[in-house]
Amino acid sequence: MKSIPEKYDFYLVEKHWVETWLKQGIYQWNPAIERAKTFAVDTPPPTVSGSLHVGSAFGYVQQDVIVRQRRMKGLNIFYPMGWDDNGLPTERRVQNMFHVRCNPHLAHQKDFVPKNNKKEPAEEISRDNFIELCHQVTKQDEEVFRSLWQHLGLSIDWSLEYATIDDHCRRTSQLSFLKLLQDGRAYTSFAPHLWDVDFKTAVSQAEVEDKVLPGHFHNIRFGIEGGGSFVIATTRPELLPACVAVIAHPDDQRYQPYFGRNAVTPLFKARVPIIANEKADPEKGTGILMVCTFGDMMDVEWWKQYQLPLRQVIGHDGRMMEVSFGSPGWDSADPAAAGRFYSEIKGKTAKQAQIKVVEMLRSPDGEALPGLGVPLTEEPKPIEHPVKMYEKGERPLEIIPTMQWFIRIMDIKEELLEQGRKIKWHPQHMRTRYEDWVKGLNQDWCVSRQRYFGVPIPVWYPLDAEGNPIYQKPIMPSEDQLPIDPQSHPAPGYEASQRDKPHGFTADPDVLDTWATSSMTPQIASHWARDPERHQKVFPMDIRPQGPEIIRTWAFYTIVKAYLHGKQIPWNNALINGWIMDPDRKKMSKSHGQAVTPEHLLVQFSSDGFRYWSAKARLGVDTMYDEANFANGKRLTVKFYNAVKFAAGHILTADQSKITPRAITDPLDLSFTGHLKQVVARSGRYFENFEYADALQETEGFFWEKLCDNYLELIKVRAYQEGDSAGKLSALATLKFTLNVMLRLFAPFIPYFTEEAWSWMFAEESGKRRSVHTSDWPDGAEFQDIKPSAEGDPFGAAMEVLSAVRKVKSEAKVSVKTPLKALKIAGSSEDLKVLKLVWNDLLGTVGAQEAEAIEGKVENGKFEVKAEL
RNA sequence: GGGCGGUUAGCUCAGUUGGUUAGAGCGCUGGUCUCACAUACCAGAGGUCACAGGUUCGAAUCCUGUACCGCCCA
Repeated sequence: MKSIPEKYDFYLVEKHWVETWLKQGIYQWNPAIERAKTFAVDTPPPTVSGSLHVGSAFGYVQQDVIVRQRRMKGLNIFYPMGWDDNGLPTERRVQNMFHVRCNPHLAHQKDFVPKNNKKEPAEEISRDNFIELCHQVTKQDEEVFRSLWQHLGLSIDWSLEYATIDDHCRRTSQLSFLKLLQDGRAYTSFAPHLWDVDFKTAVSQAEVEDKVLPGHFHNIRFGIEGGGSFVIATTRPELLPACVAVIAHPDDQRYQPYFGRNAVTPLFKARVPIIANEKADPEKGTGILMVCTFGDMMDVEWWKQYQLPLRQVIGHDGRMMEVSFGSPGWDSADPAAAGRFYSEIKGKTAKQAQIKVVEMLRSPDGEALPGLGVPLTEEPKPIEHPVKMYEKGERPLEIIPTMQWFIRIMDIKEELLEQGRKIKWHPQHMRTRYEDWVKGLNQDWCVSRQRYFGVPIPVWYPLDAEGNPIYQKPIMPSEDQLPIDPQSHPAPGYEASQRDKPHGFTADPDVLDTWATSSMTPQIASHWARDPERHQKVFPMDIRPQGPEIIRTWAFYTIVKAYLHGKQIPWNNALINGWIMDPDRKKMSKSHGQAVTPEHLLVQFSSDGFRYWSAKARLGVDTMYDEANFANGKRLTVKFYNAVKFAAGHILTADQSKITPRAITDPLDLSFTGHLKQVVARSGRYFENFEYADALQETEGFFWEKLCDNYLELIKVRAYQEGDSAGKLSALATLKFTLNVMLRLFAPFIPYFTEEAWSWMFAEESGKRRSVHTSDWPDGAEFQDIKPSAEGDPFGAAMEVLSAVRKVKSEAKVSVKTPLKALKIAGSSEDLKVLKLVWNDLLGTVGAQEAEAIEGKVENGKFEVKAEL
């Protein structure tokens, strides 16, 4: 038996066990064990883009608590950790850190070191050098995360670690893409699509956020061919050159006379049809609106429906493109004037162009038809309106026709809903979020991104005689070539020299959406792409813990992939954690800039303390960030330490063979262990439903109130006896048994303290399985050698009397140890009979030489206590 | 505008299928150095369960509506 230190130093203890657990490998998954006895976790791979905040650590602790309990239940735990380092966050971080920009046309430099001179413009570097820097940064970030996770005590099997950019993940992701391509699920389309002009990439529906921004309604007078005019209201006058039609509601009497005729736009004098369509809202603006290519998704719909011409004016960089009025598709009644006006805005950003267009509309020179006058009929009206933004972007999204890869999902919405119903969501109402998202889907999944750091789209295109790619005939690599970068390998059947030459080939320059890879996390971890047998051992996984904000992305896409690749669900349970709210009741997140990093909390309140706070929060329930609450966990471990110290002083000096569960014979002890048995039963039930917070509350309540404040006090009389009386042995046996159970009940929550205390008291006699974390989760069967309490609830009765006596002493303002001169306890004969079973313990504890039991009726509770001091 | 969740003590939260006097922790007040623990212990004060109706012998709990907060979507 180890000696127990005078003070509990959590810093040293936590440091010791982090190292020891890693050395002992107690968290290793055993691939030889069957699926039924395995518990697999689809761990969220954090984005390693710099600092992390309390919210992520909070969520990981909750998973770990569940995992640790399942491990103690004897399950073979599959608990991997991945790093999501694909995509934009990493690219941005590299750009800022090294002050560089990627220019894919530059050649790779060997042994490149960035100048990092912030006074000069950002240094342009090749794609390969840029990617190298990304790898460098993610490696460093992973280190920081790994050490924090370890300090938090996450019981991860680090041999299962992956990074979404590593070879295995790229291979898995590319294989998934190729299979979907072979199945006809993946397709290319040259079509108007949401585009971020700063990042110059397509984005998917899931990455779009509606943001309410200030804008203006501009009322602009259009002419009508053959005479007349009307006024449209628009928030985007800079799209006037892209106007291809005007539309009003068919019942709108104001415009009924004009349907079928042509309107003429101001400034550019384009003749556009006046169309009646029910989706135009007569209430909004002036009731008639202009259709542009493209202002919003409605424009796209009408553009397709009426087969309108394409007049693209906003380029990939968000600036007004070079266009030529009068050329085919660019109708104008006065091409020269149109060109003159357009030259004023060419090359400007949309915002700058808007200012200029409004200025031009203030002059009668711009009138659509002679005599109409100034086109801007009144001062622009300020409004607030929702604008589509890329979640990571700063400028509104544009809709620009580009060539993109899509995964067809619009045809399987029903099936996806059905899959969602097969999964158990915790809390249950989170399924509604998934269903609402699926029902609201209006586009296929755009999976191509015009970025550099990511999983390359693994295809090439043949080039025709003019050197134009034939997108309909993508060339695929063979499976054994994966992972592959088509930009550094020639297409199968071609020589490297034929790259980008007529009749040769060209590589797809894009990478996959980061979700296209992270939607495969269960298959990545299971080795779906290379080891079917192993895959079967862990898939579908048992739990997917994650945040609510990524139900529409990560959860959704993972369900999509699992369905498309095998008509399976990816996991049986989705565990959705709540938010951390800051003191202003706003959710805490990095993008809001008020996130707190967790490191200092671990130092100040201990890892166990942080875990305690995290585990107090139920799934799906938001939690206030309140440092006062971290202290509670720390207090729990200190209290526990003291209880163990007291118990150990008595237990470790005793003959262990005399304090087995069979030695528990005293009525108080039997009754008390009965209470403990209930805690074990309840806690186990809570855990079955992932209600770890309730299990903690149950265990903690018992520990503090019943064990420490009452039971320990009640047995002191017997525990301090000399010799080996049956009563003393029974008390010590109970103490030992109880602590053993309590340490295991608490082990998932406060793994450090419990492991340390276990090492003092139980590791040695536990033999091979020395760690509390590989010990058995407490079970009712352990109580089989302990007789149930003979009659009633003596322990509960003792607590009631004890409390009454304490009240008397407290009101008299005397010490609790003050002896009583007399004690009278009234109660029913039955209750008194129960109390008599623990009479001696009770009298000893309250400090009474003797007491009188009086049969009689009692108003409140079971007993009426009169104590004289 | 639609959906989901919430509103219980000064603060943070529990409250099982409707059932005695609605609970805990923190904070507050008063007390106790009691041989594990003053990072503790004992006692106490503190709530019209957001509001308005309804169902019921009985409602924090079920139903309807309203207000406010948060999140998601349009």
